Amino acid sequence: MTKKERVLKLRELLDKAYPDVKCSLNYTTPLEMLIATQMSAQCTDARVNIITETLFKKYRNAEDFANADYDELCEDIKSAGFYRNKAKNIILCCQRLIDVYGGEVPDTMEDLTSLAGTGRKTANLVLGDIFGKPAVVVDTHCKRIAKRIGLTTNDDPTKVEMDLKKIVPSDYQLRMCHQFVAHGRAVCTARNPKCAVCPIKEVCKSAGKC
DNA sequence: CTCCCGATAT
DNA sequence: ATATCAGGAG
Repeated sequence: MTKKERVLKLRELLDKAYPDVKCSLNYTTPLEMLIATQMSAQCTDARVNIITETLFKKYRNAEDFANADYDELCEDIKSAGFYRNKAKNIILCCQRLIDVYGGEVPDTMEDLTSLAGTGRKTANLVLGDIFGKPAVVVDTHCKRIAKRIGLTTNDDPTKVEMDLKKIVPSDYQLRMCHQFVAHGRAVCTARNPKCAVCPIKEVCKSAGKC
């Protein structure tokens, strides 16, 4: 089986196992999605959702975040971890949104990654989920699973992204990444993956070997 | 490559 | 006790 044939089979199996995937972060605007995603670094989405439930009532737009008091914002998001970096980045990011983008979230990779705290993973998620563009979102789950399945041998997230872009149809890329996250949480966990009950084990090079 | 960092599962 | 959680910056 070629890589593309395996991707086709993979898609069939993932669609059956995870038919209703979506971003598990709660948000109501593009800005909220951007901020929530920035905060989700090395932190569970469930924790971010607890924080943002009150955070987004206190700070309602880019201007509110841009004018936020640093120490106060630190306290507001402390439980997310890396809170000093994240608070600083949120403020800098929103100041640039105000100064350069009229307070709106831009829709290109170049513009998004020019914002503080916004790398390719966050940018791709915004491009895909907010603007409906093709996007390969390489987070910890996507990287781990792509490697285990055998779709890449690279460890660098940008290289993994390029590998997946080559072999996955553009209209399926974002959906597959969401499915990888769901699969990574429920079955293909970092420690002790449940290969015995894995719905995609027939296309996985590492089945039973992790 | 290292640092940032609290919360949770194992 | 330790690994891991939808990463990014210096």
